[in-house]
Amino acid sequence: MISQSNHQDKRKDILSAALKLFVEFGFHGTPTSKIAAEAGVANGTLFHYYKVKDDLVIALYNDIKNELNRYITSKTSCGDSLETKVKTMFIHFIYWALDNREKFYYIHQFHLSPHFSKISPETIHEQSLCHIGLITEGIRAKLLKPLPVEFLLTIIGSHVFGIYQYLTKTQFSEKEQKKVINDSYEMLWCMMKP
Amino acid sequence: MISQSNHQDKRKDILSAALKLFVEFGFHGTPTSKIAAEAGVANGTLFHYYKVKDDLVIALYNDIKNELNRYITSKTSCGDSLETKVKTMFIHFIYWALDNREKFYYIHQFHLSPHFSKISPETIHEQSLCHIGLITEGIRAKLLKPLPVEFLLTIIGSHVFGIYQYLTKTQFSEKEQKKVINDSYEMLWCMMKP
DNA sequence: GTCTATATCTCGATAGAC
DNA sequence: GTCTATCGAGATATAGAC
Repeated sequence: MISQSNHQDKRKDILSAALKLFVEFGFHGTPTSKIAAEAGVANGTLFHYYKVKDDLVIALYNDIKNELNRYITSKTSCGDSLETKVKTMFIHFIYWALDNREKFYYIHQFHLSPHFSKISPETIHEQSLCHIGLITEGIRAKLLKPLPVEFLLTIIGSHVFGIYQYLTKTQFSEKEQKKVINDSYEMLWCMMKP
Repeated sequence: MISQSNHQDKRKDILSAALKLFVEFGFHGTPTSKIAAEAGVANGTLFHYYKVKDDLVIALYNDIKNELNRYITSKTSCGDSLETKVKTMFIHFIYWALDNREKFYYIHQFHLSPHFSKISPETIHEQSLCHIGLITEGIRAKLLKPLPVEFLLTIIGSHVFGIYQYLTKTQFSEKEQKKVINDSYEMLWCMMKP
């Protein structure tokens, strides 16, 4: 248990060091030596946990994706109406992105890199399950336009990223930020409703 | 004139080789030696045109951006109504993206990389001028929601990228593709109108 | 599991002939 | 302007002591 805990810590240290540096300098711009240094471990240790650099890049992605999904899922209560669920999910998605900028940025950085092709379609599908369920339900309840789930999923995803981009480009007061998020939600809703 | 033409050709060869390889293997994954080989020039020649690799990365971005803007601008005629202009611009934006997948992909790959920070805000603004004008006009004419131009610009941009992603993820017949684009336009419109 | 030391390799960039 | 040849830096990954 204790040795396992130590084990876990180094792993996590390497992951967060990698996240910080990848976001700032890109995959290429960050040598494993710098990651190890930032994590406070030796170079060789990094390769003990991740046989090759790409393994680290991919593990970091899966790690973040899972964290995001766990967070989003934890925020919707079964008792809520479908509309409430959708709104809750959307709002929390945005707030998660704002509270975890590096992680959210990394997800997209990863998507736009050759590494993404190494994630199997099954894994991608699995990682979208929590969204897919809600959208499917929404269509059935005639709350959303009767369009392919994949299509709505993609559109919502890019909408969220757009809002993230806008909100992080400029410094906003909390009140302004809230207004932007509300406006965005209204817009999303107008776009999606039948 | 003739020597200038040769000059231009090598430049272009290097740029298109770089585009092809950057999109497939990433900035880091493509050594200058491979770019030179793909372009059919010697390694040293590449460095004659671009002193350092980053110069090439940036030049390629600006080149593509300008081409896209020239294309978009060329498609709107002064006589058209504002609504027609907006629709024309949107549709052609999508079609340009589909006809120039590598270029469109590269734009976003570049945006999500540390290189983007090397583009000055003035240049960025300049490169958005053709869109900004239309959006400003649209707001004034009460065709679009009275929100910050920057905000609408960002949202539209990510909407377009979302559609691009969806359309390139799967193979569609021409008819299906047209339907997706039309649906997307309707959705954009619902989202933006006051 | 973790460290130090280092092998091996590749890449970006330069020098200099043509 | 274009090429060939090459240098030097810095990268990933490994070996082996602890």
